[in-house]
Amino acid sequence: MNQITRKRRQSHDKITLSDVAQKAGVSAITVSRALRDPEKVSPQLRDTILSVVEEMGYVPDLAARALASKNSGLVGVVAPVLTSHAFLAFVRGIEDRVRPSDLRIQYANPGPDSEDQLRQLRFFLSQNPAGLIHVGQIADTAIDDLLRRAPCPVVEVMDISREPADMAVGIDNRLAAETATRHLLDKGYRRIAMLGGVWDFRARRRLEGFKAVLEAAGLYDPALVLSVDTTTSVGLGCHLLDRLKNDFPDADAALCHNDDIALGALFESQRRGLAVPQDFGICGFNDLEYAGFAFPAITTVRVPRYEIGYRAVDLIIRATGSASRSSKIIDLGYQLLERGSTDRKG
Amino acid sequence: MNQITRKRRQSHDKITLSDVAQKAGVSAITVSRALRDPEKVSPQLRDTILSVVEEMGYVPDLAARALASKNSGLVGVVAPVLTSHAFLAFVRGIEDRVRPSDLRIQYANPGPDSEDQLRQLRFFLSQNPAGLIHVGQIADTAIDDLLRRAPCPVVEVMDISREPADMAVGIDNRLAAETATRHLLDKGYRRIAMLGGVWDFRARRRLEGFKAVLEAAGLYDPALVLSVDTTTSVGLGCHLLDRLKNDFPDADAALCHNDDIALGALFESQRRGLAVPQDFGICGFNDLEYAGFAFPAITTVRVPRYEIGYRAVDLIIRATGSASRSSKIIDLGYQLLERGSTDRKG
DNA sequence: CTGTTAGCGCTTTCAG
DNA sequence: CTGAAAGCGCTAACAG
Repeated sequence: MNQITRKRRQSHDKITLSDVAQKAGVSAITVSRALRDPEKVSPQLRDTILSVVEEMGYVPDLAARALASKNSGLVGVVAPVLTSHAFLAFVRGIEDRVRPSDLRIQYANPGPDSEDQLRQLRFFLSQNPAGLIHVGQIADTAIDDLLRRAPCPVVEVMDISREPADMAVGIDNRLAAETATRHLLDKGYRRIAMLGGVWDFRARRRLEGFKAVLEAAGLYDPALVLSVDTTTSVGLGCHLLDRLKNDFPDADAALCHNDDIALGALFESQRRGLAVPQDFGICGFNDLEYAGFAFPAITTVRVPRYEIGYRAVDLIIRATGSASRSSKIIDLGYQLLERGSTDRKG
Repeated sequence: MNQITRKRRQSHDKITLSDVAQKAGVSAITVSRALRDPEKVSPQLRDTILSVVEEMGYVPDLAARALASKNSGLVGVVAPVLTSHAFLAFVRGIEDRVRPSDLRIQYANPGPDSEDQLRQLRFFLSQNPAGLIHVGQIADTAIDDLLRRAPCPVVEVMDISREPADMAVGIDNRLAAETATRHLLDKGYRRIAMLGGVWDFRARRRLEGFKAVLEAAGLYDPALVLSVDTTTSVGLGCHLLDRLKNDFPDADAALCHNDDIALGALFESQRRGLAVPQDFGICGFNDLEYAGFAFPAITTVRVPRYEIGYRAVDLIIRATGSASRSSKIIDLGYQLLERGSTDRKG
């Protein structure tokens, strides 16, 4: 169709700053300034330059910029299972805080093994990042080392009980689990199970809280802690509830590692004709969007994920420049949302 | 604590290739080769070099590498609402195909407005990407232009009815909706509603299919097409079902834009004491993990999201090098999964 | 198999 | 407010 367009693209060597400069009759550095620091260029020149930029379709080369300025403006987010429902709000918080800044965010989604996490971290570190946000367990000392040596602010998010390499923002999962467990006790449940998936760091903290409260009440039974080493899912929730009720027909409630498990447990209860909350109480974790709309609505622990994302970026922005590490830990708190799935007379 | 460590980090100018080279007693380029093309360096030198690299904690600078080689190895994925449940499988497919290659993936998560999508696309283009994967409607001609001019392979994913800027892989959403609608008719439902959220491109295609089938059957009623211009969610599904049954008590089934809406519709039906599937049939879209575990299980259209991700990367890898654009369109097909939520005698 | 030379596209000095 | 020179860290292309 359009010969000219096609030809231009084929023969088209990349348009550079000096191409633009030449055409605009100025030097390269002036174009550079007009683009990044318009104030420092006289209005008329600026206009000329910007229109030439537009006309030629000039696209700055971030690699060259990063190399010359030693500043990539990139904030890397490493989140295993980034695509879990739980991360929607987290990502929104991040984006909202980044938008008005001149940083840019990029996500990496490593598998659950620490090898892959290391790879992804190295990729980011290879890009002179302005900051790093890490979600995850950090079981591996190699990861810990890498974060500790990172030449940029690092924020570990979600759980705050670990001593962070640099900064951390999140909640205390142990405390949250204690609160939830106490709630189940208050509602009169006595044979309370814990249903979970992979025992990562957060899960372990939650189990600790669960155990502490039940032990204090003389009601802890390790046999009621069920989990399978896979990603959590609604299907897993079904499966675990099934196993629980088959092996322990007297179990009367479950604290679930997250809302997916809780939803699965709810569905499976319905399938079994088990009345929730009368015969069986269910408490989740996270307050995913659907929890409040389920029938009955699912009691859960709200984790301020939006704010965690927002604050994480905020910390990075504030830490930029100051060479020293601050060891800041920010506890954003949690909130037990009592809803239908545990609503019976204590 | 450790004075040495602290001091080293403070005074530490970035370790470069030539630092390593010097310490290993070779030239920079040899180190470079030892790292990227170990075969081209004698085994003994290679070992020395690699151990020096390890010892000094050398981290290559991707910006410099990209600048010098004009090859960033970066594949950018632009996905509005990356963090929808629906993308989990898609991302897994991408990652699985990328892992054995020497490419690396990075995700950007623009807001729904095309302005933000443009920004994110430009960011990637500024990095000389090896490829671009774009999920989304491309309502905007500016986006279309950008993709068309992109100096790298571009794959548009999910829907294949648009003429792609370069390549596309996905399914035909119109056809899929037709199949689903026909299924509802087969099951004897007659007052069938369509429940949706934002009317993006995919949604419009689905509506077309829905409408075509019902019109052919003489059963199309535009009043039964309900939607609200927000992100879809379970809560929205509840809301829409509520509105539907209030305004049209005789409505007896709903084709939902996705499984979140369907799940909300299911919960709301339960709350209203409406028996699914006897009194009301529900069909979703996507086959999210929970759909098969709900009670009753939700009939839905399976979209091969894992494979879409996998193939998208595959197309980029294959297209790399060949300068010309191929206009490849790959239809991966869909599958109607008939389950409990529509399972009644026709 | 190893090294030399040059330069990627941009920005940082430092001058005017 | 504008420009000239130098170089960021790495790799292509050619030699040896």
